[in-house]
Amino acid sequence: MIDRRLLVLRTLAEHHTVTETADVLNYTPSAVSAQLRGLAEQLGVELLKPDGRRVQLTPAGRLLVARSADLSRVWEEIRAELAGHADVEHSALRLCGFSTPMAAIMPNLAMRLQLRWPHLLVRIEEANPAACFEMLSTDAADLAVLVATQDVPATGDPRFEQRPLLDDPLDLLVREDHPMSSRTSLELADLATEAWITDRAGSAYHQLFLTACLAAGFMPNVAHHASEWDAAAALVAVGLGIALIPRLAKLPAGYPVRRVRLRGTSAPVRSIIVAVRAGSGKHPLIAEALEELEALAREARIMMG
Amino acid sequence: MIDRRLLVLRTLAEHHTVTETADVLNYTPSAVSAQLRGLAEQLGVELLKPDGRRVQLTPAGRLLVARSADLSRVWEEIRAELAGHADVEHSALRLCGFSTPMAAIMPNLAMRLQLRWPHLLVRIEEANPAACFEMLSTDAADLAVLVATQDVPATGDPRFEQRPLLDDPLDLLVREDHPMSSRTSLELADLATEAWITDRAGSAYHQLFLTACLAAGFMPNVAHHASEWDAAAALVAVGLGIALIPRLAKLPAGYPVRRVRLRGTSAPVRSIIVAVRAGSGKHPLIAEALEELEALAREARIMMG
DNA sequence: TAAAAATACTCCATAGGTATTTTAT
DNA sequence: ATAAAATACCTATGGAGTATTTTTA
Repeated sequence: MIDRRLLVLRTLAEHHTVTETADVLNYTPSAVSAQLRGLAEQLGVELLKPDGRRVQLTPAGRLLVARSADLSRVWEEIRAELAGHADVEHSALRLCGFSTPMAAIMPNLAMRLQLRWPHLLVRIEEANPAACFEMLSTDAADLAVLVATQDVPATGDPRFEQRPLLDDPLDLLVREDHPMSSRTSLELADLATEAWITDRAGSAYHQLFLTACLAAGFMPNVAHHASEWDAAAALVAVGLGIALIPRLAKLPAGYPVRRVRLRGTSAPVRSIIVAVRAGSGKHPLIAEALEELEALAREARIMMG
Repeated sequence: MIDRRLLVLRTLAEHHTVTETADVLNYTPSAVSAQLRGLAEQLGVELLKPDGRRVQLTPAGRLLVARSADLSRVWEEIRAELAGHADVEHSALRLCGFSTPMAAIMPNLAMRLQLRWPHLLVRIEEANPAACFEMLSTDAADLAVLVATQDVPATGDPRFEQRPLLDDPLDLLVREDHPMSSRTSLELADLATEAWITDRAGSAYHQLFLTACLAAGFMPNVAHHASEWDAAAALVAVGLGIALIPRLAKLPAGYPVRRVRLRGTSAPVRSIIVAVRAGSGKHPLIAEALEELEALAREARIMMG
């Protein structure tokens, strides 16, 4: 409803190059180039200027990017209000998510929504945090539930409404016969000399893990790398090391491992957040989904103790 | 920038029929029909329903019409801010107006704007009040100066920003040898038995004239009808009656007529207003034009005494 | 039967893609 | 030499028009 070229411009503002913008939007660079040229011409303003072999937004371009978020917000509000008159029952809701919440929360959410509106089409897609927000931006998804990482836009970003949903603490995962397995609670600092299993460097989880260890006063001895919780648990099970694992993450039964809660100031926690497009929060489907999420979060908090 | 179909819907809301909407927007009825069908389909909402051989907006349609004014306002604000970065000098400003202000104000305004920005393209178009607002709506004009009539949208209409610019009192026009010509000031009620010259019934001017006479306690005896001030003055000059004429209206020299001011509560006044699209008031060109208009109005008030 | 809206179709303008050129690293 | 952006040119989708049908006053 709002000129697609504004979305192109906003995407360029984020990705800085015409080529990458085209990639993200499934255009060719020439289409992006032409669109932006046309937009600038129509507005009678220079929107971007060459910068080496790249382009750069002019002040006018940045202004347009900033203000166009208001346009989108108003349009989302209108869409949400209109949805009150529409046949919500037979429309669709597109969810996306990342990491643990994907398995621990999304299926329950989808089930409850289907229970409430049997004919509603619920689509779920897994995508990394950056992709989730991209999908919200480009109207490819309506709601995202994910672990907060540094890829998440600032809380004040006018394009989205974000709110914390649930804190997911990391527990220690040790083999049953590990000396620490009998402890009901211990501090991270007690484990400074252990061999650790974690994700490979660069991942959000690794970042969190490392930060927590450093806060606890030690540089962890990382013995092995695994990106799936299942794989990590398997390594722990055979005694190759210990790991931190989110309380929400389910593990296959049968591994001779035990979860032990951490306490103390450096006990790491992953924040699970929910995000929607700014202005869309009043959409009846989205509002209902947000409420169900709150309910699920309450239940999860009780389950997790 | 904002989907043209929203403008189509808003126009339909005002004109009530697909055919007239098509007329106003220079479309064919089938195009309008197709656009609205596509819009409703895309939004998943019924926007209009058949009503006899007409159509009628649904509540959802009315909601969309109402809220889309916000979208337009935001976009106008953005355009205005962008214009601060643009080459104002070589852009264009489109003025429209109606009736006396057209001759008394617009030329001066255009001249001053040209003086300030020699390369600015100023276009002026005369149109009746309804057409003026139509032109603002469809972005065919940027600023309108006109006499307030019942065709002017309500002050609260979210699509426009209107403000009173100047009061233009109506003076009595009599032949030089008329008994009243020597009076420096008289009341309308003193003229209850005169033969009057006015515009034909239905015109805004006639309406104002009649209301004023009735407020003064008499039903005027209308002897002749003339729609141009010049023609009315000619009739007065030969003694066929007397007339009311706006103080701003210039008359050709040479007529043996005299203007006499009216006083008292029923002395009729035409309110001259200026209107722009909501949100566009901060556009540098438009802001400058508004300022110049205020200056012209001050000068006119001094001239008129 | 006349007038308004909707449909079926036809056509063209324009958005987007392909191939190429330009420019800077 | 390579990578990014812009340009020239071509293609195809969708928006608008014409002709026709449907519906109601």
